[in-house]
Amino acid sequence: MKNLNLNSAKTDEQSESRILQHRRKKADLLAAQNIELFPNTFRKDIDIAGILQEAGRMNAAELEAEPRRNKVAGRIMGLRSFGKVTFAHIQDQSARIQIFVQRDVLGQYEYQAFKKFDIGDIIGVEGELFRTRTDELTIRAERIRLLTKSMRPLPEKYHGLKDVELRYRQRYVDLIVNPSSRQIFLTRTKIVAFIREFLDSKGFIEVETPMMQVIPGGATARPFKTHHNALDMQLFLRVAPELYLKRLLVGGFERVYEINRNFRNEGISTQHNPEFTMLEFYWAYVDFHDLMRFTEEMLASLARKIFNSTQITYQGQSIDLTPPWTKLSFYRALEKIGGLVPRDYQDPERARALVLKLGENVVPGEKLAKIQAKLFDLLVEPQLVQPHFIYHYPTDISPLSRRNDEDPTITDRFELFIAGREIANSFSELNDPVDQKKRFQEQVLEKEGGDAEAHHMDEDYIRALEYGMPPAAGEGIGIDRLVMLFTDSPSIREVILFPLLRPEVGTG
RNA sequence: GGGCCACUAGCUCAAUUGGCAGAGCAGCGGACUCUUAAUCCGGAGGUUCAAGGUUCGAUUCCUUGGUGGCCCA
Repeated sequence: MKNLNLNSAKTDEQSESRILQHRRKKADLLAAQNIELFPNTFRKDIDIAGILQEAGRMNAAELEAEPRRNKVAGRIMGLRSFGKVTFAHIQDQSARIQIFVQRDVLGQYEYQAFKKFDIGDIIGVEGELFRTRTDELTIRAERIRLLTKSMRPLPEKYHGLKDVELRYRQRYVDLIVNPSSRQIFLTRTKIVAFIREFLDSKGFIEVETPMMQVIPGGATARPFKTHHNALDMQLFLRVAPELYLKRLLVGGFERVYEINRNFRNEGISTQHNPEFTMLEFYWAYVDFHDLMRFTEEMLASLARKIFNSTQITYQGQSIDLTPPWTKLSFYRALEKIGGLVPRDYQDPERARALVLKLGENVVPGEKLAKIQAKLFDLLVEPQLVQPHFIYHYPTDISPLSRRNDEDPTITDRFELFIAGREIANSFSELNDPVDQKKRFQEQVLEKEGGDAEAHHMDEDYIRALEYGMPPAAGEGIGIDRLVMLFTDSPSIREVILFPLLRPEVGTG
């Protein structure tokens, strides 16, 4: 295994690194001088960003004329000692500021204690602002208090923590030392908050539906299995909330959404984490055309909120999110972007041969629509860098979508692609219980034929539809992929705080 | 599941053709009252991912395994 920092796992004191031993000794020494190592009685009166906002433009003379006394708290990120005087930077959630610590101001005893503090310790500082000779806004520390003793050294101050595995396993360290990582998760929070505000403002209500389901439905995917002891019952972690949200349409809620985790028992890649966050929303009395416009508005507004622009850059590619976006039917996209002629995808043998030629497998007995979807994934999807709505997917791969009124072999469904990736999946909802039952039965046949991803039969869902679900359209948007797009992140693990990893060897 | 790559001090990285395992930062001792990757002096720190093999000798070559990354399916 990699040389992870496993010393904490060893109870044997002698196996502890010298650095850790020394930190403990130092902590004991401070404690012996009646300095609390972990007090919780200090109260700050401002964030560091607040100080910068209030005094960031004041010059030395102004600060002197109008003294500003602050109490702040933060982690020591750097120390520069000159004997009787020390510069340090402390960092809180909002920002970083320099402090200037003088023995003559703090007093001999306090200063000696301060000199035992380490990079990584969390301290409280009280003092007035001034400008150093290099004009840096700085707190002249009059009182300093240890708030938390750090027992482990932080990574190198200049290069930070680069090892990808360590950054994911010890995200807490990554967040301390890598501002770019911190920024990604702050942006993620902003994005999710914006989406909630947006949907709330459009009259949607947020709901929570089961994560543990008896019948996993709503998406073609393999579920995780789990077990409830008291009920002695097999349960599945949900692969999608869809069928429950549509039950709520039956129940009379006309605009509902849920932002929450889905779980799919599939491979891990730069695009896939076994648990991921999905927005799903359902809207009665609109159709998939309405949702195209709605999606344009939502994501363009989001871009303006985050970037003040609808032009974004992802991995060196310029992407223009200014509506309206290109719209192409599924088959037209196979032709226009995939470079196929109708015969290539209409003739099953020809389509199958093409897929094989492109290096992808074909399962025996696979339906033509599935093969067409593979052709799409291989030939079209990677080229959809600018936002594209691809609509009218084959009915055979859209078991929950409403059939098109003119052509029952296709559905009123679209997917949104940006940067060569699927960002959203949306359709006018199938609310005919007879048709829905038929589609489930076809899925069950496929499942029996060995397709582990096919849907289960959900009798209660059929029953719900029999009560009557209003005509509606619904949509799912992968939040992680959206965050990747808006934070220019190449891997989904960069936008998930704690991505799934195998356990470390040597730790519980 | 397959291919390629990586794993060396707490962190970031070196180590010639197989020939004494090193540096910077952090940490430790000392000097230093405006630095900001502070500076200067001194010393300390290693299961080179693990196990096995080849060899007089392995961080280096081989095998197996582990973890991670990228690509493919």
